[in-house]
Amino acid sequence: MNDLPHHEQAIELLQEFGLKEYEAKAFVALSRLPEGTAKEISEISEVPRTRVYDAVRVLETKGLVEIQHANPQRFRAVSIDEAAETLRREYEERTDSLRATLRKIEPAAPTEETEITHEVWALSGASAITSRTQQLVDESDREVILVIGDESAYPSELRDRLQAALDRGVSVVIGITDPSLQERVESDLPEAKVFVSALEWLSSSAETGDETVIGRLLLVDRNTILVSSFHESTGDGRDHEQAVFGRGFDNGLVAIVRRLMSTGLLSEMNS
Amino acid sequence: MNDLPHHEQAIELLQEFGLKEYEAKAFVALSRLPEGTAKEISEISEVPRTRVYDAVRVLETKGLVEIQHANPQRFRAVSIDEAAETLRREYEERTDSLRATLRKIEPAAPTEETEITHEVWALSGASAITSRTQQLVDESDREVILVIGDESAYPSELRDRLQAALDRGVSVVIGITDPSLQERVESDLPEAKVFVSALEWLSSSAETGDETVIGRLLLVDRNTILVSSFHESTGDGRDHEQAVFGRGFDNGLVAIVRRLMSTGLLSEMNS
DNA sequence: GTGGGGGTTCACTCAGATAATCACAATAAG
DNA sequence: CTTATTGTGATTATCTGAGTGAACCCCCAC
Repeated sequence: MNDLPHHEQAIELLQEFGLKEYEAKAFVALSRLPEGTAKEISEISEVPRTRVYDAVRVLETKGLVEIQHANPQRFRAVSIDEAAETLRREYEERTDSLRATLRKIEPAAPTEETEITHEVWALSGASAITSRTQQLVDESDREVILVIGDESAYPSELRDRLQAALDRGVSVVIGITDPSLQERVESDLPEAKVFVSALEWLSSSAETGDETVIGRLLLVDRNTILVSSFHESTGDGRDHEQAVFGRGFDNGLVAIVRRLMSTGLLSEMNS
Repeated sequence: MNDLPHHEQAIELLQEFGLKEYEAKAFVALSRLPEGTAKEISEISEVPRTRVYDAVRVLETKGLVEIQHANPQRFRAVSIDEAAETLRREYEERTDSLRATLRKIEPAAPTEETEITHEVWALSGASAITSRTQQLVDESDREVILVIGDESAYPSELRDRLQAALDRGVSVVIGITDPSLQERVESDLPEAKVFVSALEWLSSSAETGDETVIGRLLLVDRNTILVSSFHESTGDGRDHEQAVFGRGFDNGLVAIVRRLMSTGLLSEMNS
């Protein structure tokens, strides 16, 4: 994914956790030593010696290093697992706290009502799209049609949600482009209708020349649609998933996909 | 804990997740509306209208808002649970990634060996101290003596670690200053020796005048010691836990505490 | 077609945070 | 006592992000 030296990569990761450059560098340096003095840290980390002290002190308050008060002072990084666990806990608590706080503010002054007919929304990020997918499956009433174009679009949590839908009598139809996935899905959800192919118009993009590949396609109760795609062409090699989300039976997008799906599925099911 | 208006508090929390001020404000504003335009967001969030667009676009790439491409554009925040879940997942992945990356760099150039006799280390933060406590319990061979001075020092995970220690034949002695905790610990760990009081010299700090109160005290195999305390006096009302950690049978600190504990415990057990 | 107004994007300034360097005090060793 | 090393504090440079305004675009009215 990334071809930087490992310690450089670790520094970047640590900065994503809110550490400053010097703090991240100092921690990585300490992770490479059983223990070290300010001088040693400075030498292998490019952090000016006089700034090591501040950095390490901050790290200590965050629970990432220990300090031995001697002369010269000695510093030691906590174990990798301790560090990861400490950070994980920190952010776990923050999400809980955030969730609670957000709940308290929801009530807001409604400006005005607008009647909505063709709502089509864009959202992005695999994680957000996964959440939305699960939520839509959860609220399904009668029918779920799901096309999985990429393995990443079928996390294990989704299986349980689909099973729950089946259990309450929802019809579940699943289309898969990758045959290797078929077995897994069929054994996961024996009650669902699973089929492969007939979806070339989805995956084959060679002749059209566009680099967009469909990730998932979800149609719930013929009423609500979610389509996600990966845009390989857009520069950075990251796998950034984007999606559109539409609701309303008479929504243009929903109508198109409904038509597309039903014809595509019918021809497949008849064969 | 905090007496700010809830939305202010939410903004601060979001910034701790790496969001910029405008991004955090825009998200909170959107959380208060079913949906909104740039103008509406600007009005209730103090974000300059012309910058709402950047902010929201960033939020979209992070999976926190959806965009409706119309004129004017409409924005909508994902549900609270979706947002919290997205952020949680994000940082979960980062900790995993960090853990993996750190493992790859451990090997470093050893500068020189120093023989250590009296190592005493300082570390801080409840989370880090909890991690260390558990690790020490896990590595115990023969005996664990634990004094719990504050309820926060006895998280549920610790019970399992202590039970595991008991199961492998380690002698576990637990001292508690708060009687209300005694029952819980005794039912949690019937095989452990639990006692109260006889520890006034730990908790009562009235006459000494110092504001330090002991949080936990752990002695493992008469060899390794961890003492944590809360410093109420140090200005900010935060409950910042600090600890010292010593290892080595002939370590001065370890020796002192070993003596202190054995006399204290003996008198108690004889009574 | 032409003019006006709202919506959107872009470019720029300024301030605060943070990286980088230096000067000096404290301490230990010789 | 001298000197090298450790630790603290102050100072400067650099950069990011907040704040502001100008320009562009599109739709609609005239």
